[in-house]
Amino acid sequence: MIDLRRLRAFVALAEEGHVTRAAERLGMQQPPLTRLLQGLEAELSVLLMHRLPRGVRPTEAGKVLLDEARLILARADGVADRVHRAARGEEGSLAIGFTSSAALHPFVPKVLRAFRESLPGVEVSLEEAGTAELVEGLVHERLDAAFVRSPVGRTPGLRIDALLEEPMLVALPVGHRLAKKAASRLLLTELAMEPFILYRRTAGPGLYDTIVMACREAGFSPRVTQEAPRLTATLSLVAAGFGISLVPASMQRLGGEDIVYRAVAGSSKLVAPLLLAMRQTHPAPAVAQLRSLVQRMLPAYQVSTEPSQ
Amino acid sequence: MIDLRRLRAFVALAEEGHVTRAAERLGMQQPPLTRLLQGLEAELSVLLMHRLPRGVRPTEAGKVLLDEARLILARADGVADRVHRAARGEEGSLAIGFTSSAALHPFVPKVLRAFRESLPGVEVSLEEAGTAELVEGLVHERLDAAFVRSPVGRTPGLRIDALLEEPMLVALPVGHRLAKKAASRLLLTELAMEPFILYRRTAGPGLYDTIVMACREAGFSPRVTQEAPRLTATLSLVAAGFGISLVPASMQRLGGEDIVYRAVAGSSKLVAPLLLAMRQTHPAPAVAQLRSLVQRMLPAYQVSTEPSQ
DNA sequence: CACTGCCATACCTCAAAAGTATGAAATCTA
DNA sequence: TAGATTTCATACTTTTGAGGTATGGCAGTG
Repeated sequence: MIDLRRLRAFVALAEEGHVTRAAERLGMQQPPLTRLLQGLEAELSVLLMHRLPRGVRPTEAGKVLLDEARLILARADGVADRVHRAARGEEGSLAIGFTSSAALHPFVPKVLRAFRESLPGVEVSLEEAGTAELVEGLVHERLDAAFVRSPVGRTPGLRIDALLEEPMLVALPVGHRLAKKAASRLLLTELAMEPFILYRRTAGPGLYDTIVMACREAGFSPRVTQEAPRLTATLSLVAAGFGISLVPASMQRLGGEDIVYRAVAGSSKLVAPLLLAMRQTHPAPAVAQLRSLVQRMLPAYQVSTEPSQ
Repeated sequence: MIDLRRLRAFVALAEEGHVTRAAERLGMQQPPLTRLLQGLEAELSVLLMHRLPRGVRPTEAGKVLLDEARLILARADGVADRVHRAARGEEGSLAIGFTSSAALHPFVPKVLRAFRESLPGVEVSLEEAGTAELVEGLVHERLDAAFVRSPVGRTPGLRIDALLEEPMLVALPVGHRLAKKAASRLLLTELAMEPFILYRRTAGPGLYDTIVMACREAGFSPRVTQEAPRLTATLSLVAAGFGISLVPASMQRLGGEDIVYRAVAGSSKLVAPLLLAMRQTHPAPAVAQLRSLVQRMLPAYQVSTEPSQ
């Protein structure tokens, strides 16, 4: 079977046109090199070098072998580099998931764009799904990292980075009695009698619980009249006047003219986190790159948005 | 240094996901295969396989190595084939030369076209030059084969195939006294007093000598008044009325309305051969293909052209 | 015609790759 | 939960083959 050592030797031989000199260049003696050439020729049953009085010259077959050998050797010499790059997460693939609510947070697309730009060698694939499905994807190695909002009830084997926290806002239909003084803060207790619209608990346990617990702390149990499958659907229902909701501040972009958002006073626990979840075992190396990129981008992002919060 | 044996083993390992099974497939025992993997990892200082309870799985770095390895191995496995093809002359390169007069013989372009079509893997390069230059090119390995017309005075180290012979015709300017009865044959002695235009002797000794000797045999020495560097130039001079010439029959295509060609009677030696010259030592394998193609095409060509000669 | 330069051959040495035997860890099963 | 099974890792031995040294043989060269 052909091997790289002999290809290397053959290239030297062809380039030097001289067995003795080629042997010197290869750091070996002339006789083994002669035998090596003979071995190649015997194996291919083809004459590869014309033996001339003052050296050797490749035959046509030898020239073809020379071409092939150069090609293969160049590729082989690049292997170590590519593997190292992959191990550093600069090459390879990365499957990133996110919930629909995380996707609406401007930090997420910002990070994704920066990642693609700084590590073009990594093939990024994206998947939008519910939190439960994302967690399952991480565990089963279908995903490498996921942006989520809920605290993801202690799934073993997952590592969670808390990235940002943003306040939650009350979403009210235009014309609602509480929607008048939009600039001032609202007390949570003012919502005690209101019909709540929340996204379904099974899709992601986190935010639902946060809201319910904050209400309990304020002294009432929220009356949940509707459950929507997604955050966007929640807002559609609010806009249609079916009730009110509590949503992360970054949702303000949605809703247009039909929804009024008001800040909540008093309940400091009513915040929606943005989290990055990943596997603890067998993490893809590119995940480390993603983490480090996120950590580098966080300070700038916090400074730029704090004044407006 | 990386080598193909280990790449092959790694591919088997990754494909089986199982050291023991991969070892079996490779026809070896499990321990050396384990060590081989450890060796690769140590050399690249990178973890290539996650060790799972029931087997192994490539890491990201391992996946990249797997890709590269498959690519390199595919190439390496194709090497023997390509070399064999080159040795059979089905791949590689072939430099073919021809004199301007040989190029005018319709058989030559016919062969070249057929060659390119039947052996597309061979890169053919063409060179038109004088016979002397072609012979020099063959000897110095700048050319592999050449179509020539002259018997090429016994250059040592060259092998010559006689392909075809065609009669020579007298080329006369329109209106010449001998140009009247164009259909009938001319006796060579009728040309005894005519001014001859021949191509220069140094460019190719063959045809010049053939003509002069044929004239001597007919009882006169031709009066050479002009020498032209090329056959086409000869015909231009004939057309301009500077004299007459003797040219191979295939030249009839040239000269248009200004030249009349007449067959010669009596001198059976007045023929122009078409020859294929090649090196005797270190011939390019594709030359054998060219020769065999020519031999296969010759019978059909002779049959198709004999009636019109 | 002796000399020099090169490739080929014969024989020896040694390193490293493969084999054998066995251990250790973790899952699966009764 | 204990034992059986599976699977990778380690220790030690054997063997293959790559490389080294010495030398021969063949051609050009001064």
